[in-house]
Amino acid sequence: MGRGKIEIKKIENLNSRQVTFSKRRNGLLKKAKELSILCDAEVGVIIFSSTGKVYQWSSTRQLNGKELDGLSLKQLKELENQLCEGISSVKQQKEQVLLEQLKLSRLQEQKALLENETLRKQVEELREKRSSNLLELNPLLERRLDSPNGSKADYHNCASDDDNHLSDTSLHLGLCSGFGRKRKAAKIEPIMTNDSSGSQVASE
Amino acid sequence: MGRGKIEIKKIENLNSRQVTFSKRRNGLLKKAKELSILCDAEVGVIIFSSTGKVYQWSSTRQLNGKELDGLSLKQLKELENQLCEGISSVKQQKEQVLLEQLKLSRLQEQKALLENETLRKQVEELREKRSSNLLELNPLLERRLDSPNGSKADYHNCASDDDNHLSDTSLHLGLCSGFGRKRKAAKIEPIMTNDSSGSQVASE
DNA sequence: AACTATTTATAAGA
DNA sequence: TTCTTATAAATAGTT
Repeated sequence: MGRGKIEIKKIENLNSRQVTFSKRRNGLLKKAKELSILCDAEVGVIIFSSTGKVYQWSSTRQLNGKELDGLSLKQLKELENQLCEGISSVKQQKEQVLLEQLKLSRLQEQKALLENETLRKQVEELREKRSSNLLELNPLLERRLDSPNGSKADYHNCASDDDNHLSDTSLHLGLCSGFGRKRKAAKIEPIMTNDSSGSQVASE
Repeated sequence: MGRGKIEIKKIENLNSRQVTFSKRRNGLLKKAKELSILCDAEVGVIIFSSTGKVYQWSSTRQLNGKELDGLSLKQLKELENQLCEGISSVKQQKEQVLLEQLKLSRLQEQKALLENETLRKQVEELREKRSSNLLELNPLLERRLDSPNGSKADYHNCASDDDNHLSDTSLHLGLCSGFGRKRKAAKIEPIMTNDSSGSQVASE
């Protein structure tokens, strides 16, 4: 649409190219505005000249936000990525801390349980010694010492009557279920820290 | 540029508006392409019709991703929000699980410690009873039973030399004394930090 | 969707 | 740059 028809390919002459850029840029923006008005559409146009200048227009306030001014798309993407990585690493660290604490706590629990067993064994041994010693010395005492419930009896007595305290079943079980019993103890291992969190963008 | 001049304002007739939208939309995109080629510029155009459809074109590969095709901005925003919420809730739940397990583990540690105290008391009582019983029956045994350290002696012997209690040593104690072997380690519910996060979008 | 009269955009020149 | 203007291109209204 001019004095002559032109082929659509890069204009080699710099001056011509700049002139044409200026004219057609304005033409494009004008058309964009008309389209948005006539047809009630939202339209956005962004143009980077070969010299690096940016021209943009959009029919919505959102895309015109000043926050975009002066920031290239690349800069914004980098910013976004940095923020995402930051969040992600903080979350990972939080999880790491929790896992460490859990591991430690389980280890201590394990130690306490082992100590428990040692002590129980001791109690048993002492009882056995006591009864055998006494029997050795005075066989007549047998009945008195060997109560039906054996060791449990004493234990319960020396403990409190209402042992509700640290809650429920598992405590009762531990106390009631004699020593040798195959109690289950804690397994420390299976803490696995897998984490594939973090999104990325655009999602991230 | 048509049979008559028109005023630039919203076309009220729906049909006319849609026809004009189609024609001018194509015209705008064509102009954008021509500008980018002729003038070696990067150009991006995005158009949302009033019915929500999106049409876009850009001279760079990045903005042309097919992922946008056919999705309105609203749909994309919703999608993004859903994904973000999903990730967030998964992460929260993961944290919740960890915290629960930590709480449980600490509780059990407490129980074990409490039980330890009870057992120690028992050991001591038994020892006292034993010595007093034996002394009653045979005062000559006194020296043998009353070691300088009292009841702790046995404990120490079966344990290690340095007594740092609940730390490594106590673990050794348990193991040295032999019963630990019978224990079938108890399993305190595995930690499952199952997380299928991985984000997806733009982030993040 | 095609047609076409008309308006608009713009290439080339100044 | 900006203005001018001949001409190409786009498109409004019609079919």
